[in-house]
Amino acid sequence: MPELPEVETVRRTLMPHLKGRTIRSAEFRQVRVLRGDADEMARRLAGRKILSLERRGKFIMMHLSDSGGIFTVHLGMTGKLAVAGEVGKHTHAVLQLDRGVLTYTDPRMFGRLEWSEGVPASVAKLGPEPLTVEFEEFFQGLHKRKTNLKALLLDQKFLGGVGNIYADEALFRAGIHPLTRASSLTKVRAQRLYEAVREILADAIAHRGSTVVNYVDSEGRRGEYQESLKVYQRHGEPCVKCGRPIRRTLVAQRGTHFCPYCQKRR
DNA sequence: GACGATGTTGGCAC
DNA sequence: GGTGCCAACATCGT
Repeated sequence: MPELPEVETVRRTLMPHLKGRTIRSAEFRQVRVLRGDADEMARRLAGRKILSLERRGKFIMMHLSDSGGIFTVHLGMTGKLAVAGEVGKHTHAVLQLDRGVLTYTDPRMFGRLEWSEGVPASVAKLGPEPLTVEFEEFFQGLHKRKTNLKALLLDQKFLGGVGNIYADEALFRAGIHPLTRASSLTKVRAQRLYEAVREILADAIAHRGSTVVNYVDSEGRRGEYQESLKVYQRHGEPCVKCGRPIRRTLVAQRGTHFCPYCQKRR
């Protein structure tokens, strides 16, 4: 479910509950979501204090005390970190803290939990953060790619954190067709896309992310940005700019929503 | 009940 | 190496 704004909201809501807490014990009930050995991970976590929470792309990294390494979580499509501590059928990890409980629940099990000594490879290979990358670097990354813009925005090696919702929203905001070949974008239009991505993500964070189906933050609260979505899952509805119907197609095997009139192919 | 869609990404084929 | 397709899985709507 979660893209950068949702993951950032989870990180922010988790912070006051986890920072400075000591992990008393960790129990892993489903090895499928683990990268690495369950017993070893439990040993690595037990007794460590959580120093800080950092987000990179769609990953959350927990930095542990006493050179205890990093515990990294990726929520996949349906992963949920919760501080209420409800344990259900799809709860795959339970961390007992000195105050409270942290659970990881994930019905589809596309998420991953991982312990590593330093920054894990999964995070190291991510492209730059969309909210801090300079335009020049963005443009360089764009310029050499032959693929279409929708696929490129979804490529985590290009930018870390953009997913299906915000790729569609950013392309609409920039007025650019999703199938536009990345390398063909002029500098002016690339600048427009660069700004659109950043504005959309910042705005979505300010609204605590989008709840399209069932995303909630670590305190169980829904996002509000779904109210502001202009194209995502609005196919058939009128475009907010021109009134013509939003269309849905398949690009890079993902549902892709756009306005054929406001986002003409060039 | 079957079918297709869902916010992700890794692995495989070309 | 870049690019594109499919599978991993459960759930929900048609």
